[in-house]
Amino acid sequence: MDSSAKLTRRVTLADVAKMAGVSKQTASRVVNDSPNVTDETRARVKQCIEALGFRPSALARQLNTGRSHTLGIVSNASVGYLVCGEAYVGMLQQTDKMGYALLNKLVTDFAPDNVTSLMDGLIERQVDGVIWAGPDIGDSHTWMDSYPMERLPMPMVAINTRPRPGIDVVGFNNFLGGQNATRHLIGLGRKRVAHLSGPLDRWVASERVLGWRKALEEAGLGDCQRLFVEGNWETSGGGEGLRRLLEIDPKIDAIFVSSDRMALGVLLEAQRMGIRVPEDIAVVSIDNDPQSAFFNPPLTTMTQDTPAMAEAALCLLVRRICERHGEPYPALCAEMPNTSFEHQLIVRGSTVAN
Amino acid sequence: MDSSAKLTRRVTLADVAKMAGVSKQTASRVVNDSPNVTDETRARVKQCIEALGFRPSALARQLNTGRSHTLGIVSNASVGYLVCGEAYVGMLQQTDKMGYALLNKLVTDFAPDNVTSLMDGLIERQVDGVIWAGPDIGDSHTWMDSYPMERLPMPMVAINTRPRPGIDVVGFNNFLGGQNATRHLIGLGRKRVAHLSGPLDRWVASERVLGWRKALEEAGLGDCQRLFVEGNWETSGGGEGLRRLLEIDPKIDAIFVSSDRMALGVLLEAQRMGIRVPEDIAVVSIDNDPQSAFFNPPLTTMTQDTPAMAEAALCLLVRRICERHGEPYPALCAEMPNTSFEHQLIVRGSTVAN
DNA sequence: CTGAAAGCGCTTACAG
DNA sequence: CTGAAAGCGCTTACAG
Repeated sequence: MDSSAKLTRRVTLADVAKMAGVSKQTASRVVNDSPNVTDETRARVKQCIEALGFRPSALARQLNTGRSHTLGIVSNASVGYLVCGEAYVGMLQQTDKMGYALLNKLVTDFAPDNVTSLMDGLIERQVDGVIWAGPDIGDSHTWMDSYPMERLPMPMVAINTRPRPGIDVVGFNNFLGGQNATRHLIGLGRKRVAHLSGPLDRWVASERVLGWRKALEEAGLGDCQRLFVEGNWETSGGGEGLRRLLEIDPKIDAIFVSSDRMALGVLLEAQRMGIRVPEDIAVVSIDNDPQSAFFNPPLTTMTQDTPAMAEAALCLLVRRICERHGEPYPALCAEMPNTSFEHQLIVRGSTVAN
Repeated sequence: MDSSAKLTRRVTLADVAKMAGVSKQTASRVVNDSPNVTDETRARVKQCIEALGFRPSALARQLNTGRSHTLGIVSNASVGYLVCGEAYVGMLQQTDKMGYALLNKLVTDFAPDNVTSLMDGLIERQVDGVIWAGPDIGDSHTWMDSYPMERLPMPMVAINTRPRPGIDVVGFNNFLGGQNATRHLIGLGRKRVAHLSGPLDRWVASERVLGWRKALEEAGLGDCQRLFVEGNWETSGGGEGLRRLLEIDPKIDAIFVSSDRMALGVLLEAQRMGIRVPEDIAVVSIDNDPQSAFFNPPLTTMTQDTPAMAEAALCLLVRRICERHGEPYPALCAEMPNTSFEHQLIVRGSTVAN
């Protein structure tokens, strides 16, 4: 073996310049497609770039320009959450189109010290902006109240969190989602409309509960509020949830379930107990998982266009970044995006027999 | 508004040094915890760091050291695939522990030009290593044969791909997975063991087919090979798959299905057709999705420890990186990881009535 | 249209 | 134990 075993030295702009017989300047101009270079010179330099296999160092450029063209995204570990779905994929694609890369960080512990060191990591790497997609659980977001946001050297957009002054938030209107799901049941003539919720310390879950209550009140069914059980998002919680709801009132005729997975548990338990869906009990849920159309019966559910929401968050973030740097908005972000998204009802066999 | 509207200038090491009355050198030593600094000096510098809110620029450091402590991960957009699950989360956590950040890139188009520009993007950002988690579909990996790997300035580890000389691969033994799933059915005394596969251009799917065939031959059931239908991974393909298999032979008594989602389709269609599972037809599948334990009947399936696999890939990559740079392995990667993982059978009601 | 200089924020040798 | 110099690979003014 010869000395090629040693790390090959990186090809630099200086190498290109030397080979082409021009200054680094001019070489740089060609790399960056700036004008003021003879066609002839440009061609020659381009050849050298090709021949040497030159690839500009993003690091060096970043150090000069102060822009890393990298975005940080902070999410949590719960599988099935944003980062694990099409929303994340959509965001990646969009990010790529706009010339940014995406740096992923996990947040599990929301203690201020921990969050601070997490943010420090992003600051050190000089990301141009941050998307905060940690779930709003209990006091998981109180750090935002004490964190010195004004000292944050880059803009931040939060996803699906309780609104907070001074922070950009993009997300779904879960209150309305819960309200509309419940209205659907009421519109079918159901009179005892129960709710199997997600964990109540989740902001998303608690908003849906409020929406359910609101819809009940609108319809003069306020006494249904006792028909409530807190679930765990999971299939395993569905069967138990159904049984507990029936203990509260055996004559329940409809349930709004806060996740498709729990709804699957409800459907299976109902089958076991000989309860007919939707004749005896109508079931509507939220998520529209791919499998849900194939449940028995197919599940009526509220779908959320998470990719659109993710794209909106990204767009807003890039706009904030441009504002900080006094740059014009890129074409893809020309318009201020929608920041509040609505769920769409998909009616299937679990509420309307066919 | 005063001039604070302007971007606050970054606090630099020079600021710290000046305030502490030392050289940048010494300040740097304190930041990097290197010895050869008086306790007194160290304390003073640390105070200044705190007071100024100094955070070292990872960029500048990277430019000097040639190490970005960033890893690239290339994956595809298919939801449900590696990047969308606990494997990715596990990898993120592990990555973080070892002091690396993870840069995520999407690959959709496997044309050589496209792959090259994708790799260029990673090279420009000077990632220390790459995990290639694009799916092995058709000729999606032939670029590896023509790409000048020796010129790649960083090591690469591929996940779940067909073995290729000169490339590190970590993944599951899908041949064995298919074989063991089928052996389970045969061990239950089934004689007409069919297979509903994934798309055949997927390496993973085709390996499972081979495993199924092998198990049939072992048991002298070679004539079952005609009991085969190609599926699409999805729930929608399950029902159709079952019907087509029954057209081939109405007396099928067992099916090895290549995904839990398709298996759900099979179960529902069987129910509709009045076929009892497992009495008439036993069903085993691969994936162990969280919902599958709650299907009716609960699904017998092969689980794969993707987090362990992902961690192994990461560990191997970091070792390769250290080798390139002549560094010792970090403690977390002291041992050469396993590179071939096996599925584990989880027996439930769809093969064994309880 | 082209180039020499200074600088981005840090680190790596090398002196003291 | 501490520091002055040179350099990582590029870019941004400023001259010509």
